[in-house]
Amino acid sequence: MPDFQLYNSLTREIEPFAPADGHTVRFYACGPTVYNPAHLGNFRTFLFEDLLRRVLRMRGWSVEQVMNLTDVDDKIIKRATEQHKTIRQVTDPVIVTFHADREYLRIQRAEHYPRATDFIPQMIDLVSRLEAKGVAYKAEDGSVYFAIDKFPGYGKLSQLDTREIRAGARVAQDDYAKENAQDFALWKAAKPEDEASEAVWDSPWGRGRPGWHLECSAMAMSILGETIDLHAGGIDLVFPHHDDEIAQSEAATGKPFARFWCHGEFLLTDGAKMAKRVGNVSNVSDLRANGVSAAALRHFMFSTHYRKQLNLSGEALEGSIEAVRRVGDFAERLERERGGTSALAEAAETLLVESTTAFGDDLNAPRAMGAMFEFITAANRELDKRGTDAEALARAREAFRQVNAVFDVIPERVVEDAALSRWVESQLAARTAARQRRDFAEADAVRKALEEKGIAIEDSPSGTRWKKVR
RNA sequence: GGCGCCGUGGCCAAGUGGUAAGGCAGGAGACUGCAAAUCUCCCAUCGUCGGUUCGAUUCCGACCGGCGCCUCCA
Repeated sequence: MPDFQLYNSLTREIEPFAPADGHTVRFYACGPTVYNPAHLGNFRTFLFEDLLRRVLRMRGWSVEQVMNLTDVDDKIIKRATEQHKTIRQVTDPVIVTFHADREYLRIQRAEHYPRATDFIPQMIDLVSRLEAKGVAYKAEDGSVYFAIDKFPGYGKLSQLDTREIRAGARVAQDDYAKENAQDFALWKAAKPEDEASEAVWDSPWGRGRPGWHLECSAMAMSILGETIDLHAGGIDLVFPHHDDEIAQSEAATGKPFARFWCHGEFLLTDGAKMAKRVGNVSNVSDLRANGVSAAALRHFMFSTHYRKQLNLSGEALEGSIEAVRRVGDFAERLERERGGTSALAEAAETLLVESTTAFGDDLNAPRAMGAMFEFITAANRELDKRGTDAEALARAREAFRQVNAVFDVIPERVVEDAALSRWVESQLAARTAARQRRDFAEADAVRKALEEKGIAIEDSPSGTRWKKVR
């Protein structure tokens, strides 16, 4: 196996990666805050993590992945308060939607989807440990904060130590209770609206709720262990979220929290970060309504390296729709064929080498995608020669299967209902008869009628094939 | 103000110190009754200006343009 390298945000270098124990990658991915359906920007990150997961497995490692569901935070409480609901009543349906969208996009299921509210005891325990070590303190406002100046190296991930905070710039307003403006909340004292929406728990520091960063440390460590192999998320989480996770985890255990940190870049729309507050979000349901298949979206997302910003545009999406159509047609052809040539086997070997190398080079999906399309062209060319080498064909199928096991970009076949299928077959029989008596006007009329129903047909020496195109 | 990223053909995009993968779109041809699919061929000198070098898209500098983080955020 060639090297497998990943960019590590912690060192800002590309480094060889392997799980610490040699075979299971302990992988934590920051998941969604479930107060609203996740938008495509969120899903770009989840898709990047899906790609990473699949590549790790392709390398022969097993993966134990945790993706948290943040089901208690300011926005959730705000929504619950507005709707006179409990936070659970707000988050439950959103979680259902999240999984539906996730499955639609063919994002593999992680091993664990812990909800923050199910790990309150573990979080309280973590805060207690920090308090015992003298790095957490209870302030006058009743909340517990992490004292960043008690943790040497605070901000090492974002290189906070090398930068200055702009004087008078956007520093939170409610800081007066804290010893240091950048100290962050571990445990927030309860407010009336927290009680009303059932977002409070008893703790040694009084009733309250966990701070945002706390859940990830607590859940990652209790499920995966105190030092995990890989921690991933969107680039905006580097600071403060991930820096704070590092601080609270490492201050408690004295051990490195994560060996590798990987961050995916943003999805932009109209040249700006896709975000709810910018008002340029679109989600999976918008996509489905516009006829963009999961395969096409995956192709689109994987057409750019994960550490590069990607602009969502109709034109680019159109390109992906067409590209993926080609992949789908090829996949069907590969199943249909009976034999190949020695050059086909060589192309398969090239595909395997090229794609493995590309994936191993910091997840260079665009390059692997290029290799796949080069293979498709070469294979189509060889298949046109009507070879009889069954072994070569088997190798081509296997190589293609392996690469697609990572990309998963074959468009779903539109479900054909039996009645439609019978109707199409009868039309095609009539058309074939017309063609045989060289009544092409009739044959073309049939084709036109089928097209109006969204059925495209292709004549070939072995008969006429058809498919639903819309 | 601090930190960081990016700028390759109409659109998307990989890449290397020695004259630019791939996809979409477009053009020409083969195949086809016609289409479609498929195949073949064609289509860029890499933001600008300097510098280093035998040679730079690739290294350095400046500039221009775009984006992000520094506050909740994938």
